[in-house]
Amino acid sequence: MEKTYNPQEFEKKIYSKWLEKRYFSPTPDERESYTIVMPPPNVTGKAHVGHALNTTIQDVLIRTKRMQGYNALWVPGTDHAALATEEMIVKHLAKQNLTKDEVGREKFLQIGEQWYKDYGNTIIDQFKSIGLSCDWERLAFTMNENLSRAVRHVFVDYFNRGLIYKGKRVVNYCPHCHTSISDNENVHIDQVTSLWHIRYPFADGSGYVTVATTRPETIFGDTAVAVNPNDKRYQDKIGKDLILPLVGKKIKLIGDEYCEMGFGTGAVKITPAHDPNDYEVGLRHNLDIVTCIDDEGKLMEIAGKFEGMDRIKARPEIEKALKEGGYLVKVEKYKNQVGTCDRCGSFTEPKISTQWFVKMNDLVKPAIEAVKKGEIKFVPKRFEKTYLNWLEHSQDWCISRQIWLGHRLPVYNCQACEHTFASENTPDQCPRCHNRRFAQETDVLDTWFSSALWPFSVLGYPDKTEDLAYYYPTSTLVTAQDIITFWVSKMVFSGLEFMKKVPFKKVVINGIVRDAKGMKMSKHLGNGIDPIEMVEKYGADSLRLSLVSGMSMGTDLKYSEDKAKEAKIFINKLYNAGKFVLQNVEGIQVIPLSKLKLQQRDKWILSNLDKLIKSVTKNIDKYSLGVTVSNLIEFTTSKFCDWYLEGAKNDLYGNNEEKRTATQNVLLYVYTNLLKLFHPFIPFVTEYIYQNLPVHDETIMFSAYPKKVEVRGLKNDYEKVINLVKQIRAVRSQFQMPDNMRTKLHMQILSDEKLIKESLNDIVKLGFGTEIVMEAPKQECVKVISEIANVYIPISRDTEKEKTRLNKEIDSVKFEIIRSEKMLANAGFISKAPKALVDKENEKLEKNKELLKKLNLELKNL
RNA sequence: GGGAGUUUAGCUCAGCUGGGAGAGCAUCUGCCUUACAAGCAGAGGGUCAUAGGUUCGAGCCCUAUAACUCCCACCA
Repeated sequence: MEKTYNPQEFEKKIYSKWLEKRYFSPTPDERESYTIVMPPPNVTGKAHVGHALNTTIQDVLIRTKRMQGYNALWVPGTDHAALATEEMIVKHLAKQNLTKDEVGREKFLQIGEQWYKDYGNTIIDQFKSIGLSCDWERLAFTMNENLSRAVRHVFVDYFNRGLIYKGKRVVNYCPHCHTSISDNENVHIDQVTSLWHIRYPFADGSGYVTVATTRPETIFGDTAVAVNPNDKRYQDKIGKDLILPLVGKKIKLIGDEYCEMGFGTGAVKITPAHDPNDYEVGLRHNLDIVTCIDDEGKLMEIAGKFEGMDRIKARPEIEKALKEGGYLVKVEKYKNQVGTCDRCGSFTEPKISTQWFVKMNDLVKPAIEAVKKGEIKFVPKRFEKTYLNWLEHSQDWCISRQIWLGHRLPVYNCQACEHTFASENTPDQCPRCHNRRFAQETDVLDTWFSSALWPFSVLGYPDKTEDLAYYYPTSTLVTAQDIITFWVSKMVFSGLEFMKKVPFKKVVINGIVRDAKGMKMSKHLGNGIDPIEMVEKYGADSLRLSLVSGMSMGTDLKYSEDKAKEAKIFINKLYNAGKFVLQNVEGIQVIPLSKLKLQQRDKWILSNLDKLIKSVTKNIDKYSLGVTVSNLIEFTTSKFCDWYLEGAKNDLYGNNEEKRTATQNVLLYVYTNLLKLFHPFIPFVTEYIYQNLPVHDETIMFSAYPKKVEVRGLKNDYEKVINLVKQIRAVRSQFQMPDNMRTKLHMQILSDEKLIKESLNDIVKLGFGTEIVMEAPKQECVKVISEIANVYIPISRDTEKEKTRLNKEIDSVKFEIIRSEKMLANAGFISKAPKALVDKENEKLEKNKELLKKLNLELKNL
């Protein structure tokens, strides 16, 4: 082993070795399977800390299960993210003064394919540098031929069952990206805008109705004004004609419950083509649908002199015109939310258009049931609500996008008989009239349509592969909460629909990684931390450990570079402990623990290791990785390094052969198990050290995960020795004795004689002593009173200081006594609390009373 | 508008089906002790957001309040 911990020296080498040995690539066998499919990142993206956290969690789970003997498969993959990529390519083309249309669809798709090839490996390489043990041989990509076939297969199935239909709807449309987008991609942001109050005069000259609107530019598409039928102000006027300002045509005043009496003026203009609610109102009242904003977001011919202006920029002009015409009553400041495109940030436009939809009603029901019945469990449980709430209120899913990249709808229109049909493979004739001329739909599918199939498409669906039979359903899905609704839910109903089984049994939700101040990391703010930079500076293990420690599922975590630094400091300690172990087990004769003569110190560390193994196993099963890590770290530093290792030096350097052999074996045993428990979290350094151990398998990755310590009669008694030493140290410190000033320790044993006698060397070494003398001292001393012994430390006396110390101790003991007495005096406690607890309390009281006596006596003798 | 989360030491957070308030970092003191000065030993520091309630007993369970955060949503 190298003298200092230098992760850069070995991480890459170890990873290559793992790959070369194909450790990550299992094949179906007789063992039980444990499967995870990785939430696919955008293929052209770069890894951010969120990815690092999400994948590290998965890697911890996979590595643990692999060591526990499962056939553990983790399938990685990427998503084609059509909208984002298309946007990037369009920008790229623009630099060469080219537009999409100039390039043409076919050429554009070729560019896209090349783009995916050129930029598609960055994130994979980054993931590798984090040490992820996913099976790269099974790497999937949503645009791969087999996954695309799965998409077409599913589409055709839905289509033929009538679950996919074409319809008119008001959808969110991005005038910048030129496509409809789903509700999820339509991000509402707060804005301060104006509320325009506009008069619509009655055609018969009998006054006017004032409407309030945030969108005066849609006035050209108005085909009615609505009031609430119960509104006394307007009741008698419903049905009359109004003159539409700036346009001059007649529109009706209608009554509809949609209009709330309390809001604004109680009257609302109805623009069916540009507002989903208005569209519904329009349907109810058979209103005309007048489109006044085009796909570019520009006003159309009907807007007269405003034609060609951007809808938002036209507002002041329209306001001016309204004012001039005497229509404008007032303009108020107003706060509301407005939809923006998730990708480009432009304001989206509700737009009436023809789109393709999936009927959700029947699909959703089993997906709701699966969670309600507990076939799928969320961790933390509360996210079930998010899931259920969304599914229970879900509307039909708009799956068509008006872009070029992505899976083109496998729908064809026969040019002879106008029959519309879907086909998994390019058809050669119309199934109805056998004509050979038809046109394929030009729209492509929503990216989520392919991701919905992820858990089974990556395993070979629609073919009936061995992988699919063995590894599906997957075990655990680890993802973030923001995609529960549009990804998790869709995978569930797709899985149930096409595989007849839930796609995963557990959905584990990791939190969002924020910056040190708690702000979301974003490119825009420039507060992001590049995980790869952390890998380069501190090593992958440090990055991983820093992300997982203190983590609690579903809770956001604040992250800063300091955490990676801290993690490295800890790993350095583990590394150094490893060096110590190796130096001291050279030439070891390995003997099973049960055949060794164990000392109290050994029994103590082994019993603590046993506890650790149990708590780690339990907590990983509960996905409480943060707790697991703190347990592991706590054991390593404050149990193993601070006490066991320091005490063990006595026997390792001593000349008692039997004791040395036992200590060496325990040391190696505990440390080896510790490495194994740590391996899923910090795979590289553990593998590196493991390979240097005198006894080891080919790789730690497949070494047996610790189950328990196989020794009978393990005891914790050594804890009493530790407490005694702690007291000695505290007293020395209070009397300002520097650690390099060692003294004789005079001892008077009170109990546990065997334990103490066995531990004398440890007490001397750890208690800064030179030797222990079993007799009362003749010189001045300070007395340490512990449960098992009195220890006299030769320190020149300082009565005042000693008084202070004793009084402080007495105070705290008194406090405890009062507490116990109070509890025991409480009839309710005696009768209702568990008996063990009452007994324990009694015992404590007795012990403390005894101690108080001693302390008081001591004080008196000062 | 609906739903959810958070609130514990100066900072970041743990805290088990309710049974004596914890860790790391930071601060202060002492130590280069042969794995580690990226270290070791010791110390200080908390009305567990507020107010009620249940209980023999509440950081934990219930109710209300406040502050912050997130998700969902078609009030012009």
